[in-house]
Amino acid sequence: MSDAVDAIIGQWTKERPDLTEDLWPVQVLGRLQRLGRVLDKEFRTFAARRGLELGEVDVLTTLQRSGPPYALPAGALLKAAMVTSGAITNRIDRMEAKGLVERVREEGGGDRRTVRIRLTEHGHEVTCEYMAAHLANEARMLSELGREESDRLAASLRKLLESFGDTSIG
Amino acid sequence: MSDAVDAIIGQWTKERPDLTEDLWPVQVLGRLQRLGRVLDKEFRTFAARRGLELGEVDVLTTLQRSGPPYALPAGALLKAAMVTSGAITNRIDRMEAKGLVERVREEGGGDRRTVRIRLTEHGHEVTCEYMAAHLANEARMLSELGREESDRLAASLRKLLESFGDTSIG
DNA sequence: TGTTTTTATCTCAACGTTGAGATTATCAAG
DNA sequence: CTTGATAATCTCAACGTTGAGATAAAAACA
Repeated sequence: MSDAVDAIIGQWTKERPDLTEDLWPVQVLGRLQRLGRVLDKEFRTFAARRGLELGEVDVLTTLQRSGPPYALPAGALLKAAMVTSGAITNRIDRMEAKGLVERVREEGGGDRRTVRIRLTEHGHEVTCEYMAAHLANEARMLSELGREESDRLAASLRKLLESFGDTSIG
Repeated sequence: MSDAVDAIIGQWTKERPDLTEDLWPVQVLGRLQRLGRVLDKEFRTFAARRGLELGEVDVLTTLQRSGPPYALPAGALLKAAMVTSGAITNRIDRMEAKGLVERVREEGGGDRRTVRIRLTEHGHEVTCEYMAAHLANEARMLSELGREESDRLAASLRKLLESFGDTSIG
């Protein structure tokens, strides 16, 4: 049983034996980095087959899971997506052109700086269909790992995320 | 104990109770996706502070760990980095301008299509310094997780990578 | 009230990657 | 020794993100 990261660590051990004792974090972080790439590619392809950008899916699902009225200020989307403001503006522009979301400015006495991004009827339907397919795909991806090991793995990953300060959405 | 992914799952459970049973993969894949982002940002910043692009570090370390003569064909770098050919060409261009690597064409009877990318003396030094600092940083990042749990975590991650077909470098 | 600071979003040029196509070289078959 | 297919690299336009700055509104303070 050996993956790409084992091979990488083996190469380092041979090339720099003096670092052998310091290589253990690579077992985790190297794999996380690599898994990040693999998942990103997988999800991107999955989304593209349905005519969506990965960043767009991000916005759609964030709005959907926020519950009625399926609208959030741009700033909230920005934080949830962990991207910069320019990226969110561009995404909204594209998605508005596709009819997936619409910009809604506060009427009356509200804060007129904030722009609420609201899921359209069409966007809502697209998101529902997408989520069903996406969850099925995710279950398939983890089929070899099994439910029990997935739970244990999730616990360690949470611990790691927490230690990185990723403690909540807000 | 609750992280951003717990919050996300909680939102979905409330908004779409019918999907509750199907949300378990998100515990793993959602966190992996998120960790990918976090690590990418962390490593990118770390590299930037030392005047390097993350993709450039990728090339440097791949060459270094390949051992003497610290030279690989462009295609090998391409696969190791999991990027397209255009990206590698650009990286090599930049790094050649910085004096980190040099393009070496096969002399004599070799395959004249292949271009070997070789670490320069300067590139070699930069890589050595970088690796030492990088490994120290990685150890720090995992300090809260501990060695033992890191090993268990690594085992599950390897299983996952293998099930995704990421079995070796070549 | 007027001034300053902070907050929310948008603008835009620079940057790196993608992905298709071009180029050049090797290999296999006739 | 051609012909055709495969392989390695480079070219280049399109794309999404970044990050600094602009704009405008709200809040804090004098």
